[in-house]
Amino acid sequence: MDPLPPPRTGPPAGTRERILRESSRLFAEKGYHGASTRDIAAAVGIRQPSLFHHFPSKRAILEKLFEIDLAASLALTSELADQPGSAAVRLYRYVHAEAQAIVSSPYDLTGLYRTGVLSDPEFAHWREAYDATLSSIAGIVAQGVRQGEFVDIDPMFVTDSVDGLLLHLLRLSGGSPPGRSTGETEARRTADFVLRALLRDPADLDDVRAEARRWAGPARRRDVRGPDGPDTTEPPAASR
Amino acid sequence: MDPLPPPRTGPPAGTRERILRESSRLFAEKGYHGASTRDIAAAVGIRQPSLFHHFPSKRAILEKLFEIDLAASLALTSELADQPGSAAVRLYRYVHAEAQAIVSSPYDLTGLYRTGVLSDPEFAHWREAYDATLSSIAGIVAQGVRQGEFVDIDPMFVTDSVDGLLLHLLRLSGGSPPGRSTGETEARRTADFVLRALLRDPADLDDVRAEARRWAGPARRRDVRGPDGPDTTEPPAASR
DNA sequence: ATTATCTATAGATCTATAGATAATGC
DNA sequence: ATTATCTATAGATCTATAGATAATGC
Repeated sequence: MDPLPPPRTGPPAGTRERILRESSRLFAEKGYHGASTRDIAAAVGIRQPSLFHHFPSKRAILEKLFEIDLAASLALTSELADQPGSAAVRLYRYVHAEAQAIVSSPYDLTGLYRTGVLSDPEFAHWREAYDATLSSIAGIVAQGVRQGEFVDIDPMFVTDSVDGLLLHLLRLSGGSPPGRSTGETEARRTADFVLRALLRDPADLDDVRAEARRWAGPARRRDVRGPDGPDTTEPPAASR
Repeated sequence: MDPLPPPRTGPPAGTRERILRESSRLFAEKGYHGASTRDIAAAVGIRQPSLFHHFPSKRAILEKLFEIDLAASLALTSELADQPGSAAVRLYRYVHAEAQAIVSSPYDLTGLYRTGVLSDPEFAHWREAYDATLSSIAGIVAQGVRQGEFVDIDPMFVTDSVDGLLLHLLRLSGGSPPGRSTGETEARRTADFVLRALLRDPADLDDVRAEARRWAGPARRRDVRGPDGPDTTEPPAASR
């Protein structure tokens, strides 16, 4: 039998939030199928069936995590798509904002993309949302290539590479302890790395970074991932 | 009940090999735990218990796939570590050779790294082999930074980024249909992308690429992954 | 009265074993 | 005689439900 959890004393205090965090951690560590509801409950400190008071199914936990991650991404890319500015500046802002969001998230969302659940037909709407952000990036890169700001390079290749870099960053920094640094260093490194590989004249990088920062005030990715912010349960508009 | 598999007629013809390929595909698609032995058997066209005639356990299939993937990687990095040459040329060769091996592999090895099985204690020796190749890369980058060939950048950051790019390439090109192109384009694009981001003077890239090619003859990664090559079952020397 | 937890358990998997049967190689 | 498959099934899990019990808010 399982060891007894510590006896309940005070108020429950955010069990639902702890379920999300421990689930994200365990999905990342063992994969969605590899992490059982018993594992999750043990990590939270409750009995396995108690999970189902907070979520109707294991799948619903994953669904919620997707929503948290992708809703913010979608908002950011659609915002960038509408704005003017050189391709380099817009791409810098995108990569920087995504990287920043990743390293400052209290959840370890690696598992969402590592387990391949995205290819499951039941998650097709998240797959579409994900693809939409990718093609938005490809559009920005294509513009930069056309205008000669970037070297001659396949925009899809760049998009995939950026995706790979961000997913890897997610993997490395998964579930940053809340209250740590904002991850500004990592975000800047990642954006610098990408732009240096793309710019026809890498000496422009300093200017691009500076201009991206000027724009950054109004459009910085809204922090929907705060430790215990209001629980926006609605799915993102783009996917339904 | 399961639909009956097509009746056996001719000789068995490489069931073990087909198990490896279908397993790699399914591990990539659903994760290690998400792909059941029944799924694998169905994909191969045999009954579930027949798998155990070829492998003692499901885990042994994963083990073999790790071996196929990491043994070649290890051979390549240890070889590069011993050779002279500028950091840029050696890094170019490494990235190019790894990318080439990835896109031309008949297996889709994504699942090995996506499911997080590597963090399982039972796979610690593969984790070590993997980490060894990473620190070998970090050493090359550090040399390039010291000698002023690369921009001033954190070698671990670069190593992680290269790792992310290669894993993503694995993900995208997983299980290339045998007999397709050698993936020269993708390999070159990836190596170019990394070096352009690193070189203090990106105009050197053409020279670096050319010199990497001159060295490439003797040290090109040996193709242990041929469709039906001799079955080297021993684990790599470095891990035992 | 409502909310959050618990114990007990049903029903569906999933991995692996046992032993029978067919095909292949001498 | 050996190799590869099959059917049948044991035993371990895993998700989710039912219903009891405790804590909290009015």
